[in-house]
Amino acid sequence: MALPTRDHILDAAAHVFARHGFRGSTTRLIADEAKVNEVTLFRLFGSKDALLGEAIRTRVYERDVPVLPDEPGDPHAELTAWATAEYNHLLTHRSSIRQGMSELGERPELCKCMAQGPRGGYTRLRQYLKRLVETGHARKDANPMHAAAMLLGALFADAMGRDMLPEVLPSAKQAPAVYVDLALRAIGHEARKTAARRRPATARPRRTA
Amino acid sequence: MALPTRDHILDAAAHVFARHGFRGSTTRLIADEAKVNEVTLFRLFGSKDALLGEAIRTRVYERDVPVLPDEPGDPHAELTAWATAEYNHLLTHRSSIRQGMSELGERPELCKCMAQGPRGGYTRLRQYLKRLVETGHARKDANPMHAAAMLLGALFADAMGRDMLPEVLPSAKQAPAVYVDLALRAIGHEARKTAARRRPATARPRRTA
DNA sequence: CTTTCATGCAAGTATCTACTTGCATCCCTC
DNA sequence: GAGGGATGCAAGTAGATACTTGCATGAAAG
Repeated sequence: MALPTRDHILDAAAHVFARHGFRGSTTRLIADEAKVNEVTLFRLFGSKDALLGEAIRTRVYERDVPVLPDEPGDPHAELTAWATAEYNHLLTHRSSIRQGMSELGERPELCKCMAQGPRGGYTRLRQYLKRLVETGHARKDANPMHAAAMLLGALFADAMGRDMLPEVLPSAKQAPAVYVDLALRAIGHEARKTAARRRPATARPRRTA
Repeated sequence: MALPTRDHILDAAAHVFARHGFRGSTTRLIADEAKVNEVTLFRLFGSKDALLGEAIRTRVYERDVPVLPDEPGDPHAELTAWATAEYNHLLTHRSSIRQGMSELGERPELCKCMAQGPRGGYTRLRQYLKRLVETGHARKDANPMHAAAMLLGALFADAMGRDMLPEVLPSAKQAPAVYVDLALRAIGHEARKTAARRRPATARPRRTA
């Protein structure tokens, strides 16, 4: 009602996509969700493909990415803050991400767009862990690439699987801290006794281009 | 040609489902893939839903599940063997699993069926890690539930993400051993120097009911 | 007041999809 | 060789879906 135009329709399209996927997102469903006439979709966006493409791009994949310091200060707090931000994004968009992953074979162009987010997150994480190793805060023979893959993988799998298997996972609030703690132990960073009690540093988001 | 009947068609249906999902698996596509007439599908299975349901159940979710010993002997070898079997299953069926996950909202009955596999794997893994802690092979304060979630999550995310982000992951051959090693370190199990050189124990599969 | 522009609405088209029906054919068994 | 059961094939039905067209309406700008 408030915005009977593009933005309003894009929100509705993204919402319908998250629930029904590409094929299941009929123009009728999207129009109903946006409370506009079906014809309006075609007048504004031209085709269903164009509409959903723009919706997914702008509502899911163009996001604020959490950053990690170039030089580790308080690894436990910094990593937990970063992981929490990544995890919340994954949780928020888990439906859209699941739908997007299932379209890998049929829409490779969206796939490339999708891969950007995790790849960037992985790169920042690996870089940070590498510095941890280099500065003697972790075992010399620890492999930052492997540890980064495991931590990010755990966050990802947790967010994707929570709808199906909530009882086998840590509580959603704990999860990022739990996995960060395990990952730091895995690379030989000594656990800080009181780290869990500290207020975690907030990860300052930065807008992607 | 060899088997122009049920099994043959079920294989084709599962294959088409893995690529196109439920909605995208048209009866025409399945019939073409199986090289039978479309009408035959309906005569043998009644409906598209029944056909795909049986195909997914019998080709993906009823599988041999790898087991772990009740009492840990060589944790590194036993866990690596188990993780390798789980991982290979995830890799083999990654397309079907991705499709299935995207249908969570629309087909909850398949969702319940899907959750059985991971839940069982998680239970066995947690039990094994719990014994590791109890028998003093890991830190007393290590949390087997959290470690199990992280290890299984890393295996899952790796198998699902490899198509999109191969360059940020360990090689497929290394992956299970890498994550097992990190998980064991995370719970304070001292790394065995020569563990990687040993031939891993084969996990004996057991047929599910 | 009039022009303009976005939108709603009713209707229609072409294609696809699940599913059915009737009939011919083939192979196996008796 | 006759009968039966499974299959192929051609055709058709009913509904959904993406997308179009023509016209009415309503609000804002000149």
